[in-house]
Amino acid sequence: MELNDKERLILDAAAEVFAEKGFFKATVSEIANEAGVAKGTIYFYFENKRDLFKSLIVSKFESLHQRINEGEQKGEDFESQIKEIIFRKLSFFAEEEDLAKSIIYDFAGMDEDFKLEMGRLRNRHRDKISKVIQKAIEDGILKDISAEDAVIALLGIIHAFGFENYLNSEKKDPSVVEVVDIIYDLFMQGVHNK
Amino acid sequence: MELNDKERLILDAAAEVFAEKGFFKATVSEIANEAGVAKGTIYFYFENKRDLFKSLIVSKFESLHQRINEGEQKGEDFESQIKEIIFRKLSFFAEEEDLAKSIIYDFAGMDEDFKLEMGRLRNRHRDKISKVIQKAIEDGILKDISAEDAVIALLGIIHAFGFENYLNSEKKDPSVVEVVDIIYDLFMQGVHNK
Amino acid sequence: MELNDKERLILDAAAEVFAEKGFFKATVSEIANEAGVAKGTIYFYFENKRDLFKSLIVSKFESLHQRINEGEQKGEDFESQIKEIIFRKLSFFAEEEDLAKSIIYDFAGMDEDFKLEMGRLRNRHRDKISKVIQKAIEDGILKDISAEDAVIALLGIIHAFGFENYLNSEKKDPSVVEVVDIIYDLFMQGVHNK
Amino acid sequence: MELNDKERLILDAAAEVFAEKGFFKATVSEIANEAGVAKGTIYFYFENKRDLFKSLIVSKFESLHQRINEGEQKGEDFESQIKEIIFRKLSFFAEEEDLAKSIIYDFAGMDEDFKLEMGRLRNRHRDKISKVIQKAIEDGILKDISAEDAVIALLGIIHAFGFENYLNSEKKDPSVVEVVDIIYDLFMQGVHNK
DNA sequence: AATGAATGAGTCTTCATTCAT
DNA sequence: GATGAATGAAGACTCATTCAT
Repeated sequence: MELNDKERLILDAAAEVFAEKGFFKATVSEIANEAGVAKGTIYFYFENKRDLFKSLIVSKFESLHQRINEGEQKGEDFESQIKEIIFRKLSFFAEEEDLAKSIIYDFAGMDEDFKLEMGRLRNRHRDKISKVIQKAIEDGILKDISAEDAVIALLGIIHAFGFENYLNSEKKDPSVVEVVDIIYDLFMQGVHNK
Repeated sequence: MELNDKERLILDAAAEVFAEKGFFKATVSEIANEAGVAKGTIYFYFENKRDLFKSLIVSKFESLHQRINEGEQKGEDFESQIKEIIFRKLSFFAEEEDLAKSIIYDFAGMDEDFKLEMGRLRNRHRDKISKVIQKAIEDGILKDISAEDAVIALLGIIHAFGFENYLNSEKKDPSVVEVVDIIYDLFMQGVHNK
Repeated sequence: MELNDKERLILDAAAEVFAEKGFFKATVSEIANEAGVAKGTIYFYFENKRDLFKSLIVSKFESLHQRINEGEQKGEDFESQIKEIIFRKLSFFAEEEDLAKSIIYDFAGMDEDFKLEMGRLRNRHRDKISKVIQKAIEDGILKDISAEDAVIALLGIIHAFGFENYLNSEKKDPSVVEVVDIIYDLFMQGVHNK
Repeated sequence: MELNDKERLILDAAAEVFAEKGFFKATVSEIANEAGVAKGTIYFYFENKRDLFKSLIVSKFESLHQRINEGEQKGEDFESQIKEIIFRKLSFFAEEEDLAKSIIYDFAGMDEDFKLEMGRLRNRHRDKISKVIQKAIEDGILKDISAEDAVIALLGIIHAFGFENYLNSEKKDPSVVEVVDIIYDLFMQGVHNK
């Protein structure tokens, strides 16, 4: 999916506006304004507002995947691999804060097609992590549990920490790296005092 | 906050419609229809659409709190207390599936006031669980970690499992009780193979 | 199909605007203006612009039918019956000039549904006249020809004269009654010099 | 008015699209597509959409005139001359069905200039036939009636039969030649049973 | 001559909200 | 208290037309 300059320009503006206002409150006019193009230009590159939103999400997902892929190659052992994933997802959330929320949860009111498409992206994302977990289970590093469940839990924890900044933005101080360790420990060891 | 019959009637209709359509796609007309009252009547009991949505969420949060409070009294030890919380939250999600998502994440495009109010409700909810965790830490049941972080992780896991049904509704079979155990174990012991 | 006052008001305004501008050039705003109501009001009474146009046409057709029915009762013999029909159609054209054209030919660009509906109205109209002709054939007043063809010819002549005013409106002088006789004679006797 | 290849190409595409969609629903883009040229090219050869439509109609009228002229030379006596006219007009309708309607009646919403121009074309067409009729009157073949009126009637009948196919396309079976005879007889002898 | 990306005025349509009854 | 007709601001989307290349 090659994006030319104008498309990139519009998508960047869309990211900003959708992040600030959410899909329904965002207006195509405002996005056009932000991008410095005419309204009609947006409709030259995208079918409609919904298609623009979808394209945006797809592109963000792709950039997230790419980050994770890069991390995968870096880390050899399980710990560094998982920590890379956590780190890169958190960084992504940190950079895209509001948009990330839209990407993950802002589907209320969208049509079924859209939800299915999102489900697909989501699953692709999950499968990637699932494989890392599965291998660790086979290697005896992790307990013999459902890899699916482990992924759900891991992503749940990551998202929860990732979204923390959102609603009570007081304690943005802990560095991403610190949070990575916290998450990794919680995920691996749990909270029980053995 | 006393609710008379008409208010209850409207709120129930609103729950249904908002759950199905989300805040922005839902129309006041449809809610009025669903409730069997005239549009104007809604404006007699609620200031506007946003206020209706807020009232709905507040009322749902209250019902969730109540459930959790009831559970608290039942379980004496930490395990049963936490499991009660997990169970009741999952049940809540199961019953209110779509609405729950709106309640937790559908804030994109809402005004700042609304978000703050939601933040407050959320914190109240968190504090309740936080206390249980804090006590367990003091009692030496849990490691000496940040209770805040533990709560974030626990809620993250619960939400992640609670929302599972949403996007891929194939495996609705595992009973809530089973999932409660899975979550409890993941939260307590983590996934590491010791 | 009972029409309340507001509907009537809007339909009258629509008649004026559609007649002047045609379906595509007419704007809902202008119709609303003309009717002295807000744009939204139109959408309260009619589904959309197309529905408004259709309703208008149906109502005009009905008024035409009613005129013709009244005429039917007046004239007993064939000649007066046909002349009544011609007279009433011509009067209708005279009064509704531009609109009549829309009603009969302005279907380019309309959806198939619309065209079918119009075809139905048209046929109903034709059948009425067809019966008069058929009876006259059986009574030996008219030659033993296809009643269908006779109706096509008769309507063709009437419309041709009815629309005359449209493009070259110079000679509006001949009274409708005179034209009725001209049409009747052309239809009955043809132009051949026997 | 010489037409080069590109103009011809565009005009043919325009004929197709205008016939299918009508003036307002047809888009310049679609015509360009159909013609296999870029949108801009159309504006090199035609001033604007309206001018393109006008050019199309003029060209069609010219082709109709040419047909009729050819017929004129073939038929020597009145009967064959009129029948040729009827035949050629019907053939034209048969070939250009939808477009013919646009050509004759799709003027709603067009500007005054356009209507005048069309009126001129129409009159030129009429005058041609008018002369044939006028001569027949002088020769005593036809009654001593207004040639104008006779032309109106004749064209009305032809159009009515020509458009028949349009709305109820069931009985397309009668050959054009048969219909020519029917029309000629109706026009000449009328329907009265003498 | 030809292209097609870019424009932006113009329209339909929706829907939260009001208020006279 | 309840109604629902009426409002009008707001927004998505279309498409004829232009012009730099």
